[in-house]
Amino acid sequence: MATDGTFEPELTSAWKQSFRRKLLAWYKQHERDLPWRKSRDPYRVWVSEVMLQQTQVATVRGYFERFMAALPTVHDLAAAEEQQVLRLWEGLGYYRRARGLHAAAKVVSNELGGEFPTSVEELMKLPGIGRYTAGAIVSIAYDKPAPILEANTIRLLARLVALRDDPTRSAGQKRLWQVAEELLPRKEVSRFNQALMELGSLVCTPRTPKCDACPVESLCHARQLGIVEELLPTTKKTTYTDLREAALVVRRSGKVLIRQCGPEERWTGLWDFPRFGVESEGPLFAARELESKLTEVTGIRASLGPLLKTIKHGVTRYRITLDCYEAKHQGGRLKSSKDSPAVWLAPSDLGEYPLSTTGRKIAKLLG
DNA sequence: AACGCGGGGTA
DNA sequence: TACCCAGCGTT
Repeated sequence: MATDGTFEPELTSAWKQSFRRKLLAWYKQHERDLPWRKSRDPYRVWVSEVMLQQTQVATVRGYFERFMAALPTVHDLAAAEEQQVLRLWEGLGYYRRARGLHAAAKVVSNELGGEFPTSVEELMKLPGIGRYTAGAIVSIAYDKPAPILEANTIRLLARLVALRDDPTRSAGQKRLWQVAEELLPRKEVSRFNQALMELGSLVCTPRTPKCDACPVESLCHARQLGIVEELLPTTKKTTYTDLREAALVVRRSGKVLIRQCGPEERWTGLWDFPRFGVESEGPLFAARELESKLTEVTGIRASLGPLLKTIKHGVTRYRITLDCYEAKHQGGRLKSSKDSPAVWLAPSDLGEYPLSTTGRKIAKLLG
């Protein structure tokens, strides 16, 4: 019986054994050559898992290789400037991950002598490591029998046991963690967990899963019941909020002004051109408003010039229309502090700073 | 037990 | 645009 009382067949020992055998045999033939699979160094596993949080494999690949080349050990990461870490993360999104990774590296390097915790419980005390990432690290790096549950395995396991509950809600999640635990082999846990994700990713896909090519088709309860397509999780539609903002390219003798985003704003820790919400209607009023806000935030007085470009940018539930203006420096003394740094920079030096997505787009416009 | 995160890529 | 992604931290 499932937790909600609906019928859900028990997983017999023979069924589980058969599943493990078939899955591992399939993985032997279909394992992708991914850069984080070159070794089981826990540092590499950890970095890759954090990068892969809510981020697709294809996106992470290049970032991972560049990151490992620049910071090959946890000590290198711990000793690095946050600016460098963010620069390596630029474009990957969810930048809190990069700051958490950096903070956790300092703990491991300085307080744990470079030795990663080997238990799920201890790993979860580090910032940015939740139940999935902790389970992934101990199973993949140490072959310890810890279950994992993420996008691929949620889908795979939900179909495998024909889960009645919504797999995104807590009752369904609880059941799936239990299944993930129950299926674990005693040996080869590292390969087993990676094989689960690989199968979910390559065969048990969200739409039109390739059941004909699935090594465990004969064991799949959803397949037997003919309800594979019906088990798709219900997607809740997001309601977007439109925002209007403006960014200023303030020029002073060949240099431009950028500032670092603070903890209360989007792209915390990254740098950006001075950027403000626009409340006024009409370009004339907006000009006065922006000049005034620029002085308020940076201490710099400037006169608004022509519109450089309008950038449409979506981020989480916001849809931003960003007007980018040229602005000519008039005077004032730059306010720059530890809390709120700002610098004048030659456009050619913008590559050395981690910029927000829109900041990078503007930087490219400047040539 | 949900839900926001001030992401980003893709069909 | 909608949908998806090797989730986490917070309320």
